[in-house]
Amino acid sequence: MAGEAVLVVEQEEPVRAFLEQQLTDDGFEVLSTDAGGKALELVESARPDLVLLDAVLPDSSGFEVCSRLREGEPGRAWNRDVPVIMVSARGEPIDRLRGFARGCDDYLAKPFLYEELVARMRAVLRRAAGPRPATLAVRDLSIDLASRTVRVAGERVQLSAKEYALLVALAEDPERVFRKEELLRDVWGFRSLGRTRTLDSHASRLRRKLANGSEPTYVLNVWGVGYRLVASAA
Amino acid sequence: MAGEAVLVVEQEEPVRAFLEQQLTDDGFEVLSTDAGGKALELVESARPDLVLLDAVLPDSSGFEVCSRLREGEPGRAWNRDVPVIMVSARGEPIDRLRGFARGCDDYLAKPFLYEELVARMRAVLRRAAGPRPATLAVRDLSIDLASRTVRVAGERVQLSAKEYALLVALAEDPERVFRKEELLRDVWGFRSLGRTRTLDSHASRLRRKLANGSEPTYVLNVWGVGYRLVASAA
DNA sequence: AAGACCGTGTCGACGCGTTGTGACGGATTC
DNA sequence: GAATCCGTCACAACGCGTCGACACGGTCTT
Repeated sequence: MAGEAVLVVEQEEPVRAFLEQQLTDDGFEVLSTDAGGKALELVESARPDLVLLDAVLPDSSGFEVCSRLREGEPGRAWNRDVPVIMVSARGEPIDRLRGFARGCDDYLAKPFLYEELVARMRAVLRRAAGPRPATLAVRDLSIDLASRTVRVAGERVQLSAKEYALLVALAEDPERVFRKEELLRDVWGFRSLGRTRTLDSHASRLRRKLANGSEPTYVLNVWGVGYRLVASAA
Repeated sequence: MAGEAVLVVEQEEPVRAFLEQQLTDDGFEVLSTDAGGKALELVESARPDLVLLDAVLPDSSGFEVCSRLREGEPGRAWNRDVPVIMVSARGEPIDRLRGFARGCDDYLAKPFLYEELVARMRAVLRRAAGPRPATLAVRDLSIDLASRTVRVAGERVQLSAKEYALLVALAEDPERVFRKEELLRDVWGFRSLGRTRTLDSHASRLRRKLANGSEPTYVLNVWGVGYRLVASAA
């Protein structure tokens, strides 16, 4: 109840301590270790909701741990399903991670912004909460998650990365009103809403791109609160 | 809510006085003591909604008090469930493990920012209160909290941010009379009611928007006190 | 390697809904 | 009947969202 359980696998002690502290503050139950072998055991015994896995570990690489988790040893079904976020070695470009990492749910390059980490953790946890459908659909709008394709009335719409992320965030719960802080956090990884017009700008662009003829708009503002995606046909 | 009841257990008299004053201003019902033994009795007799527990006490440590609460003596079921926030000694680093092992719900290191304390108290109380229902309903009135949609007899009503906040505040406990100061504090964040007609104005607007035909009104004034939402069908 | 191109974040002008206030009259209490 | 308190209205100021313009930086082309 007191937040999701996170297993932090991280060799560098200061980083580990920092993460334990911060994540606990943010309401997570934190469990940690510095070695890959222990990590595998802990995943089985403690059943965390999420694993935060550093690429560099003393006994084996994080990539290997991830693979082992995904293989799933007999009688260890949990392993195969637990979401994993990998963290690259300091200074390593994120592309290398992409190449090596197989089966992890997200990656992050060190040094990372803590806020961004939390945002990604939340995103991954939300996704893992239920088997996510392959496509989201609202009225004439359909989003294919695998190919990141968006269509309005069958017509393909080209969206930028942020526009897409924003749309998916909204579409994951149509009609629900998302506060601006929420969206900023989920899509941009910001902690607080400064005097930024970024979100408004992207909302505006997204709205225009989705506008199809004289339909009522998809992206709707809720005055003084945030935005929502309109699902009602009328 | 008439404010939740908080038990402040704190040895240092100035700190205790300050907390009593501030928390009362912020709408909490405050009860306080300086010793661990009395604290245990008070939890049982007064049944506070939250315990604010200093680590340093004259007769026993706060950690011990927390443990005793969690053990739960026979016939003292309340103890086990009441949320506890521990406050560490001045300058002491927070010993999270020690505290969480004893079953406290959150932590704070002295010296702390008062605002942070309140934020954490609210967070813990919210958690303890359990998940909020997705919708509130009174007679023909229904409020969908996620989409911030308000309907009267199925008909959608457009409300502004403040009107909505006011309605939700009232609807969280229908029939209960909310004093004007309470509403101003909950909805506007003011601490005291000056000579403001703001609340009356909004109540009026809200009343009109909710008026549906010749039904008895939803928003009712209680002379000299405040407002309430009428739930009785007649 | 230089240039074109796209994505992104910021700024500012503009317009509109919202919000707080004071006035006035009616209601309520003592 | 006097003193409050309340309901409602109109209005002005403000806050907020919109959207075009622009600058910066990264990527792809040639």
